[in-house]
Amino acid sequence: MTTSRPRGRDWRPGERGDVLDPRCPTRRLLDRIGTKWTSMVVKVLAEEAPDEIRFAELRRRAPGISQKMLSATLQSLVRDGLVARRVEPTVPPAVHYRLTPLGLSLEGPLSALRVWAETHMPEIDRNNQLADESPAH
Amino acid sequence: MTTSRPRGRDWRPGERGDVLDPRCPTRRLLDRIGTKWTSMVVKVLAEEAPDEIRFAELRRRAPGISQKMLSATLQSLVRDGLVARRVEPTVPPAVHYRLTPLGLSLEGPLSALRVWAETHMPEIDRNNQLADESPAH
DNA sequence: CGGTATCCTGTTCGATACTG
DNA sequence: CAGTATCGAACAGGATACCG
Repeated sequence: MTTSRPRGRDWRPGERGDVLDPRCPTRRLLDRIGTKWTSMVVKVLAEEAPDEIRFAELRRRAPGISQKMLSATLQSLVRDGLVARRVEPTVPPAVHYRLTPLGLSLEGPLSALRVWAETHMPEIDRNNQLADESPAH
Repeated sequence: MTTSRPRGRDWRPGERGDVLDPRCPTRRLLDRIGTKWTSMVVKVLAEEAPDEIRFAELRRRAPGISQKMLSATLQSLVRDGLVARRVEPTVPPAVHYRLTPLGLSLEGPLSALRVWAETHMPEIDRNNQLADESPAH
């Protein structure tokens, strides 16, 4: 994905790459959930729901994610209003995350996609292997 | 999305960026439908179904796509077995595309995602505007 | 008509180091 | 504990030109 949505605060609609914007909502949603860790983070959050979960625990549940990427992913989700962030002002601070109602509402379509993926990705993999074996000939 | 799946034929499982592979099927599916033009191409194909559609017509229906990207997107979909390609050996050649049954089966989950996006992206946009207005304070 | 090949820019993301 | 800052590598995808 190039020209994906800028996550920084210096974005204004009409600035760059959106000559053919407003892009369709689906495309823009995919820009969000299509980033490397977002779907996994949302899934962990959803499985934990309606309980809160802390940063470190979340990290443990998303094996392979770096601190930086978990932080960035969560900030993006919070900014979108899909995730709520609550800070307990202790020292050291304890930060809790959970899906908002909006975030939870995404779980339906998203889990449908998960089911499809689990069901059909093996077939897609087989198709790719076949394509490799007969190199267009 | 970085480290997205290599589309070329020189890929072997275990080669690069997949230290934490096998990645979950959902992530791998999103690598596919999350690329810039795939969801739009699939949508056009689905709306055209069960009829075939030609390259140029497809291009007209996906405003903004370049020849290169349409070609690449279709090749990827064909390789995955989501789209079938049929060449009429005339001169100049006429090439027709259509969703396979597998591709059609993806339409369910995908259109659920479209409905969610159309319903809720405005709210996400509002949330982002709010985040911009109160700069974390 | 339906593609390839090449060049180039922006973006994503991993690694690493530092902080309140 | 829960981040932020910085660097570098890899890649997606736009522009353009050419081809059977």
